[in-house]
Amino acid sequence: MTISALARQAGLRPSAIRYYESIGLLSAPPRRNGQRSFDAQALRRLAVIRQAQRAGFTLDEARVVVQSPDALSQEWNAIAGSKLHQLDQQIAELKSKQDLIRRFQRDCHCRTADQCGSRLLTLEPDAMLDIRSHSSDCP
Amino acid sequence: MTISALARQAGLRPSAIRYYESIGLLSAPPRRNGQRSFDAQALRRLAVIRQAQRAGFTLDEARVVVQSPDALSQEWNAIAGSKLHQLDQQIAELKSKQDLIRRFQRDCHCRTADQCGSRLLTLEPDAMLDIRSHSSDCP
DNA sequence: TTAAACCTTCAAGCTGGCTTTAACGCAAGC
DNA sequence: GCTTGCGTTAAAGCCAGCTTGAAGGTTTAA
Repeated sequence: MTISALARQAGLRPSAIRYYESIGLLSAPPRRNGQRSFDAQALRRLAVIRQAQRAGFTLDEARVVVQSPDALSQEWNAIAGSKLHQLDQQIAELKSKQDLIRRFQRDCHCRTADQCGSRLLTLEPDAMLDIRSHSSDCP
Repeated sequence: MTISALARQAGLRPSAIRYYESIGLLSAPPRRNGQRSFDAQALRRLAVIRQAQRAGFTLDEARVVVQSPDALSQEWNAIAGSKLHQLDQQIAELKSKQDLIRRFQRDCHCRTADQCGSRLLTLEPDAMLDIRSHSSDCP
């Protein structure tokens, strides 16, 4: 299988596959006339890599996943657990951004950004995260 | 106020402030002996920029926010609404990643990544997103 | 007088996951 | 023999939001 055939089946571009090889995510395949010749196992590895990406793993983490001999291994469980935790944190961050916007929409009545900035500066650094103390001051 | 004094009060580095100026987020202040001389308004703008960043706006979007004459303006409301929506989408993405990991932990019993890849490949492209049809096949 | 401590500019570097470009080779078909 | 269409490499480019570095200027203090 040539690199473009593999890429087509995997839904990638050849350059992506060369990149995976360059970072050691895919082992270097044998060559025929200087060209890479892939087997079906490469396609399976790409499927696992794609699934890992969909689950939020970086390619660095995916390297551990594809090299992990056992989906039930402690190593895999550990990396999955920490990824779940990391995703939790990211979700919490995004939600707090939403909260901030909603509180602004609801409570801030500043007529200029400058006025808003001036209110923000009267707050403690920590309190700056809490727009409520700001908005109660707003005209 | 020199650039480092402003930076200290804003909790930034001087280089960040120069960068903001370079992208037109902060207007160029007057110079004294060739050095930037900031007033209190610059600090207020930085406070607004920081708040916008905390709310998930890019610096490009923050430019609109700080230049918006009115926190109640239609423009601000529109950008806030679309940002809320965008954050919703990002949260949904992260949750689906978590779901994928949890279903893997619960249901996948493959002994090698290769075996896992082979299962994944038996699925339709769309179905690859649904690990349940995969895991039911797992040994 | 000279060193410390600021300031300036422009350019390049960083992260991750690739893509694009340039310059080239090799094989098949006409 | 020439074009077409694949493959190869290394290096640079992309996104955002800065930081870092090089090379220099000015002011102040010992």
